[in-house]
Amino acid sequence: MISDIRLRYLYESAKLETMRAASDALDVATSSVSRQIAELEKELGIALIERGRRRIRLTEAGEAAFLYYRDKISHEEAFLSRIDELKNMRSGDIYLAMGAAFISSQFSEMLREFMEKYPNIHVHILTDTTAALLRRVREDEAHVGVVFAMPKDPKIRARMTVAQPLKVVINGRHRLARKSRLGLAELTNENIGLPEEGFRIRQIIHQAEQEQDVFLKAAMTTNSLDLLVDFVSSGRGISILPELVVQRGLLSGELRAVATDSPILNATETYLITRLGRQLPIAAHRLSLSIAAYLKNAMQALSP
Amino acid sequence: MISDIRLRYLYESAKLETMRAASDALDVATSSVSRQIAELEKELGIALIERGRRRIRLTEAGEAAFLYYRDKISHEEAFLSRIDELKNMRSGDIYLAMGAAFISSQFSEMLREFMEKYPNIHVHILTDTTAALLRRVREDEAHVGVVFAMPKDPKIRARMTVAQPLKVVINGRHRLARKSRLGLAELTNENIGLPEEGFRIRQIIHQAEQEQDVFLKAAMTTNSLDLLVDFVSSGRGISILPELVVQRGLLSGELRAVATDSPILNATETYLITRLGRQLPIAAHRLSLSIAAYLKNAMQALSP
DNA sequence: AATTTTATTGCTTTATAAGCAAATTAGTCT
DNA sequence: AGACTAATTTGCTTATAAAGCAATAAAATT
Repeated sequence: MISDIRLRYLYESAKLETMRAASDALDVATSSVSRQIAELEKELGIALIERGRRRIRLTEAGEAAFLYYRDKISHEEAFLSRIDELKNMRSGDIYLAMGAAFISSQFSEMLREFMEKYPNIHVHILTDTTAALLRRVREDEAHVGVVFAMPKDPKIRARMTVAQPLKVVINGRHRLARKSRLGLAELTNENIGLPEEGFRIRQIIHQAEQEQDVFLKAAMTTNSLDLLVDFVSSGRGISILPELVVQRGLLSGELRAVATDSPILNATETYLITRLGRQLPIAAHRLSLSIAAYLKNAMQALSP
Repeated sequence: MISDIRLRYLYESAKLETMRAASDALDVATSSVSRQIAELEKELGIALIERGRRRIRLTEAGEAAFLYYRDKISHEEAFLSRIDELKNMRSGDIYLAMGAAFISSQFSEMLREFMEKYPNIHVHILTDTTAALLRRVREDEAHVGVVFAMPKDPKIRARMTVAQPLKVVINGRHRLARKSRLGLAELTNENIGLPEEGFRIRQIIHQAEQEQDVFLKAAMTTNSLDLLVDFVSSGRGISILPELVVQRGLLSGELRAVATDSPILNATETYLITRLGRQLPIAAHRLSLSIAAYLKNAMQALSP
């Protein structure tokens, strides 16, 4: 490996024409300059400067070394500016894994603000099943995850937790809309739309059914939460969802979310997660703060 | 300036996935690897690896450093191979400044052999007046010079000197050809062809004329030595030249070179010169040896 | 030829990296 | 969940490389 210092001394000496000037510019003793150049020549096994002259004159090999070092500097500069970019978040990538339940226009708005603030950060958003999201976070495929009702996982750390009860979601004009609390049993004859099996929401509803020994017959199942929202909005029936999913309808008054008497449904939470022990890049850290603030505000707005 | 070692340790660690393996490969203590990487992070002000893991995982910045170092290595390799080329004379340039008198087919032959041996060395040959040749050597525009009858110059070193008397050159069938020595005065009525004023040869002839108070009237002057040789060969007249110029004709017996009684003409020499104190590149040095050998052999062949 | 400027060399001091051992931490295996 | 294993980190010492200083040598300038 070729010594950086030695090349640099040669370079400066050649540029300034004397070792003396180079040693001034480099703020070291001239003897060091002389010695390092001599050392470099010994290492390379070839003369770099023409000896026995006052002014430095490079040999062909010296010329080659000079050009090599000049390129080296510019590469180093490029690298350092890349580092600087990363340090100041002027570039980089954030991988965010989140449950489909959290995709909403409000969330988009928060994201838009973030991306406006850091225009060169690329935010990658992946939605998937809860299990798959957890795997992604565990394996560092995603920096941060936002998941609903996370099962225990020793390798995952919850950076933030927000209560996110599953509630009965109803059109504002629906006959059940005036209730402030509903028993699961009251829903058995309703027209219910639910997420497919495989959705974490559905699994939890199953647990609640078992808990209370109630069986809810779904009139419709889908893997599209949007479709469910539409199902409820249009007055065709009801659903059981986290409030965030119907955030917009709730805020406009079009929809209502009524809590149930099921402890299981009421205990569910949303988690902002990272892999245990993972140190986030600054950009990802900042984004996680924005998400945390967003989740907190959104829930407060919905349940005053 | 970024430390080479630190980058290297990071690079190896990332490549081999653990610092342990890297320290084995690098043959240093693991603690050194750990510390140098930590140091690099401190210098750059950004994390390069994700801490608190067994296997090395690079951050984005670490990735950037990794790629940077990889490029750096390949640049270094390219540079070293260039140096190696120069060291082994597989490339390079030699600037050779020589008097027109020395251009001959024998000289070409010597040069051809040299260039065959070192096919990637580019030999640049410049001919010029003696004064200009000296300037070129003095100013390092040429590595080596071959000049005739060099005037004193404190900055020029003669690496080799060969006696090169100016002789009267005659066609073998010429009436003067049988003489073994000629007085200058005997030439005054001959048909003489001489190099132009400005040629060193001509200057020396002038000195000899003054010395003996003889005036030689040239029937023809030219700046082409070839033309002079032709002039003599064709039997149109005689000339006064260094033997080397008519080397071929002398060896074939077509021409004869007869010494004069002028001490000045007899004392002239050919010099193989370099700038005083100049250390030649290996290639140029080798060529100078070849030239020296050539000059020596050529003169011996001519004056047994 | 004398003077000034520059480069080189010998020796000492300082700074940087390496080494070793102990402590800590993360991953793995019952 | 706890014990074990394999890795990293940290404190301290030793070795190595570079810097500094002073004296000497060499080259350009006057």
